[in-house]
Amino acid sequence: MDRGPLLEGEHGRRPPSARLLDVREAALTLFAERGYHGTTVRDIGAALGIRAPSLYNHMRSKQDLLREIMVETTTAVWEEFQTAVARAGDPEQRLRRAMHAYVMRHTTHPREALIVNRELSSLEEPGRSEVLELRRKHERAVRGIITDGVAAGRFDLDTPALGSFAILEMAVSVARWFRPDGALSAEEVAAHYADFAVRLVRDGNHSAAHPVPSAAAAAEAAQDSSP
Amino acid sequence: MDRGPLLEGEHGRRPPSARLLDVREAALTLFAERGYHGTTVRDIGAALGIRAPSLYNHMRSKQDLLREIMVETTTAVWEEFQTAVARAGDPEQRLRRAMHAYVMRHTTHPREALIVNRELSSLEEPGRSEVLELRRKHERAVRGIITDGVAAGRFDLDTPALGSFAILEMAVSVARWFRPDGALSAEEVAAHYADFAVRLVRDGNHSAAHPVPSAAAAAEAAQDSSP
DNA sequence: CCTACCGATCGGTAGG
DNA sequence: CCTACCGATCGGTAGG
Repeated sequence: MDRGPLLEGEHGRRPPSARLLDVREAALTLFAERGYHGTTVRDIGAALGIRAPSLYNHMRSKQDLLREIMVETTTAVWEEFQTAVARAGDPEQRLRRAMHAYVMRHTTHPREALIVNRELSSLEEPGRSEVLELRRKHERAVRGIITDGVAAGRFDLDTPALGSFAILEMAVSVARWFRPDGALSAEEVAAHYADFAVRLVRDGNHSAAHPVPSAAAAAEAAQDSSP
Repeated sequence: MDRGPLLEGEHGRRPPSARLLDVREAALTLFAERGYHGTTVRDIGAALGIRAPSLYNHMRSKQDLLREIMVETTTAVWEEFQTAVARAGDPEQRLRRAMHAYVMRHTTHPREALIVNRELSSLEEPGRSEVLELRRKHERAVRGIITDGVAAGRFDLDTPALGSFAILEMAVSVARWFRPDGALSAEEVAAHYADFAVRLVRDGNHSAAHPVPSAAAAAEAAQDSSP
């Protein structure tokens, strides 16, 4: 399974030419901003100061660019998850590390993340199934951590599936607003979200042990979700 | 501000013809599935069994359909929020009701929600600014609930902005998977997510008060978010 | 890397 | 509601 360090190019296959990396970079920005169908091959060329037909000296098709972005990103997410939880201990630590890694990916690769989450319908087979299968693996693995935690009595959650969906989607949202020059660093944001994930799955019935002005009011409010 | 019940058509303006409602319905499904730029006017016609030019007897343009969907949906979200928190009491109850309403919207109108969240870049001005302003109002209002709760000592959160982003995005994700014939009803899902929101903002430092096999391990794990 | 160009398809209009 | 059709633009190829 271990393919070793990816020394030649960041994508683990034959090293792409420097110019292809430029093309991917431009496509990444445009697909994220305008969507795949909202971006034309001429737009990508214009971003690089060249004509559209010249792009075909470096790439095979517009669809190929999308497939590479989506498959490589989803593969990286899955590998980063496995690395993150590899030597982790109890469910809380595993969940915290998994969330930290996932949020870090979204702060460091926001364009890729937005594309993966928006352009699934634009991706043709068999790439689409490949991406879906990797996403499913990731979601199931996160759900497994939650299920383990519940079984061990460390987490308290009626619906592990809902919890894993909510946790993963929280992280995805980071790609929408995170800026490297913002108030919080990527590490800080990742740490906060890892905390959010743990809060979400841990015991929710602790208001009695927590000093609130009126425990009765809190208990009443807890019944009030169906007005 | 109260415009009264919307007796004539569900959109609060001049009642759209029955056929225009059909066109909107078809566009809603297609825009949600394939994206705005991935849907052609011919596709919308085909879904209704008619030719593309016939659509223009009912609508003004494809862009008009998108604008109506996005503006009306975002307006409804804002109005539902205001109704939900109108007579609510403490911050926890307000947050719970706000989240419940927001999740209900996403279970009952998943296509609209997906479009609002994916097609902002496809929407032309001035509709785009209108939608953004309504979203901003909603986010600020939810953040205000969290800030109030923190100020009142009922919530414990270093970063109310991150909390409101995470909470809102959690709800949005429901539109991706919810099915009316699934295991959980819309009300049940909304109640669970309202609980997730409250868990996320309440005191996170309660592990010592919770029976875990090893409190030391949990404390160590809590430090472990930056490996 | 370019110009020239391809067939296909786009949103939309004319005129019944 | 239709057919016929518009100019514009699409992704991509030919051939330097």
